[in-house]
Amino acid sequence: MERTETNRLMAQLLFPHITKTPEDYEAIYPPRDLPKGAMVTRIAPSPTGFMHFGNLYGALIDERLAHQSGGVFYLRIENTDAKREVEGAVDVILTSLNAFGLSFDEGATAGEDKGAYGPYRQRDRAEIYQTIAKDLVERGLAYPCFCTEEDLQAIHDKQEKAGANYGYYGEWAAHANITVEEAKALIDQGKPYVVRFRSPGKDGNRIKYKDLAKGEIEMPENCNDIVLLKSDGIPTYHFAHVVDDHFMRTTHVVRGEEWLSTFPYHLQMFDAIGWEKPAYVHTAHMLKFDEGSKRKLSKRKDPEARLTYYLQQGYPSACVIEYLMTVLNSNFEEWRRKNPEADLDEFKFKAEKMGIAGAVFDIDKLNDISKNLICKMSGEEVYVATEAWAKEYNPEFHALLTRDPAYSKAILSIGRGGKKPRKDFTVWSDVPDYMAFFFDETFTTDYPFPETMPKEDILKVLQEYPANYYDENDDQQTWFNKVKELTEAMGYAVDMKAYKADPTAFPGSVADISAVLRVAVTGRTASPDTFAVMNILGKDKVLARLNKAAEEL
RNA sequence: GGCCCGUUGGUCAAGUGGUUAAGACACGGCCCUUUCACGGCUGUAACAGGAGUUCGACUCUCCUACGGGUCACCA
Repeated sequence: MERTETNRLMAQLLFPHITKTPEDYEAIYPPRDLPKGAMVTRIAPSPTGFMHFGNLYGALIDERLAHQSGGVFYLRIENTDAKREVEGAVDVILTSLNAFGLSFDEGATAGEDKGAYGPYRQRDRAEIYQTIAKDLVERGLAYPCFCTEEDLQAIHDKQEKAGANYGYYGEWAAHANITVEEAKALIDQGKPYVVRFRSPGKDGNRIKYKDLAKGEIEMPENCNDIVLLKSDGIPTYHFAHVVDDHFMRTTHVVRGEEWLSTFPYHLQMFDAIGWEKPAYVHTAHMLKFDEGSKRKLSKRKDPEARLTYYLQQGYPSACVIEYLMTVLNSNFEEWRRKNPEADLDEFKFKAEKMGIAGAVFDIDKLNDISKNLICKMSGEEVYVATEAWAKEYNPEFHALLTRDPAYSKAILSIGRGGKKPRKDFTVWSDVPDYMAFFFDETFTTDYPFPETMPKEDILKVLQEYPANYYDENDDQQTWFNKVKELTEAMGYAVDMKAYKADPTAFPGSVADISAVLRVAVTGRTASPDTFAVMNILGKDKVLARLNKAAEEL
């Protein structure tokens, strides 16, 4: 195909308002001046106001690739479909990714776009696409198509009957040979039209491409004259992708494997236009178990598909990233075990190492990572993170938590810092329950005392202990020694081994006596170390609670 | 239905022709222990099925089954 006079007339007819040429844009968006090996990546979400877990998954790959190579990671908004656009969606994208520690070097922001390769919203780039489309028409590589929805449906039906492949190609391409005069007549009648690509593909040809994640893939060459510009002059995804990633000088396109089937379009367009192709990374989907089989994580059915879910639950953002890294690069876990404190930047992420099959989302694993991450934090850090979470998602608890910060911090410091840190919570939303008995407002008095103990013994402990043993100044050892003294005085077993060897020899053991104290003070059978709890509650509260328990017995 | 991608224990996975087929999570047992949590030790458990290539196949080829994706003027 070449720039015949007819083609030129057609281009002029279709795009009378376009004055720039592709070369102009080549000059406006020159190749980036980056060190060798630097990757330019992007995420290009639709502004639907919803951020899927998969968005973060892809974004993390992009971000790692760009930032560990000294490249650029940018945000482009794919708003070519006006129907799906939601107000404020860009802000949602930015804040949710920020919450997980990902930030962009350039692209769309809540305000003005930032960067020299913009605009970064596709609707604002209409002229660029049209310039390229015009050039393609001039070169005979594109043409207008006036088919209506009904026309296309009719073609589809005929193809179905004839057993032919669906699509707009070859003999089925009704307007492939439309003349300038015909086109002009239809335009004058006010008929809407799209601009289609004239595919150079041949039936039966096969193409090969090496995808960075999937490896070698082979498929039939595209023969479809796909739509470049919709009737409103805005490009389809396919055309926008090719034009944008060329002019924005993207080096690596990371996207979900749902794009594999239209991949031949893209490759063909790059070749036909004469542009260098980026490298591609087609990622497998996150799956979910549903009634015995695996399926894609669904935003309608699965709460964990939403990015906001993790924020609401109160997962530390770093743990979600850690989890994703373990899914993305299987050698990450091993590396992490060897370098528990190292910054993520020190891990060498490789697109080639990514799993090719879809991974089932494993919430147990996420939880484990989260627990292990939280248990390394100090009481102070836990307090800060919990406070931030509660402020947003649990105002009632937030009020309690911040009423006396020193008190709350002391509670959250129990059992931390040692070699065997407690792992009481996996998410910040576990904290309110964990702390509940420290506040009178949320202290509950079901008192699950040991069932094997007679009431009078329980009462005796509740009265004897504060009267004759309790001293708020005791250290841990003295404290426990006194519990043992009381145990002995009541004829219960102090030596657990002896008790276990012959439980019938005693009415009970030191475990029972301890349990009574714990239940009275905390209202539950499971709690952190009772000594620590008493220390934090303070003498007055401890005495009051022992007293209250005795009264309610 | 056409086309494409995939299939190692319950889950995530290492593994690239010769391995006792790692490890992590989950689950079970034992130990530690004043509860809980932690920790230590330990156990159950896998190459979807069938042909072929080969001295030898989890690894290569083909077929089947199953799962996923896609067939728009949506992305």
